[in-house]
Amino acid sequence: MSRTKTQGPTEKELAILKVLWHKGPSTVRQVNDEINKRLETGYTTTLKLMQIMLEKGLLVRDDSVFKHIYRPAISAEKAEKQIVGDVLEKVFSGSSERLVMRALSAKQITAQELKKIRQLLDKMEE
Amino acid sequence: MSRTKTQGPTEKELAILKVLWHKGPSTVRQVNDEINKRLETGYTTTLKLMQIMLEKGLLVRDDSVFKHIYRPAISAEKAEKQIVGDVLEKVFSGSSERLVMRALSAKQITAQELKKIRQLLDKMEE
DNA sequence: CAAAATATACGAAATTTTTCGTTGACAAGC
DNA sequence: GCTTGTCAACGAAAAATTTCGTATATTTTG
Repeated sequence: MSRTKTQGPTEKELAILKVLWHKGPSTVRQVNDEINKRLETGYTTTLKLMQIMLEKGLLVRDDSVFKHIYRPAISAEKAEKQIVGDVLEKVFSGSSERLVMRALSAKQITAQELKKIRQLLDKMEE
Repeated sequence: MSRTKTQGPTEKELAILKVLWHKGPSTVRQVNDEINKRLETGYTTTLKLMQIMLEKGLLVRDDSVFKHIYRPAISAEKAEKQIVGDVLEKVFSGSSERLVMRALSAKQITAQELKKIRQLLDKMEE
């Protein structure tokens, strides 16, 4: 077993985007430090990834300062939707119902989360 | 943009598993024909993948006959749960609610699907 | 202003995943 | 039984992703 591809960002790219979405505009050092809380990654590795992401248009940066500041070029909403949409197609052949079913069984869900999901469904109804 | 990794089967591996789950035990030829309905893939490519999957324990086979018969070694339920669980962690930091939200917005959902999801939630309640 | 620390750029290597060419084995039809 | 076609095995190449070493530039410190 190993990987399931999507058309979205790669795993490492996603990790970088998540830091930027959560922490806001950051330097490579800040992103790398954050990532290293969970997984050891060399500074130049993160730097290279972010340079590649810049080329791909996943990030934008301010390089008018010595320590370049990077920002995401796509929203969390768009990226997440794309990733989920891809899994929906590739794994569940488009069946949202089956995807939701697996999502609910993949992890013990709290009563509060269940309530929020119901509220979401109510909104969808309109 | 390109990929989001999981610990589950790779994209091609998943495509093969889906054929076997859906069509039942099959030869490489049958799997390859099925896959080629959607994406051109050489016979030897599919063969190699299936041999690798055999080594990984994703498939089992009957090679007592000339045309080897392959079967999935893991259930759709287990694999799907693993893939979704991985996305849940890597993309949504464990928030089922946010995953479901994106799943519902990724594709126009039918009233019928919505109803079925509600029934699922009712079952979860217990 | 020199030394040390921290940055970026770049290319190459290491990994992982996917693809395919070739070879030899088996089988079916003639 | 020979020819022709299909098959599995295998290794290597291609493609995609991730990692890192080194060189060079800028800033900070003393």
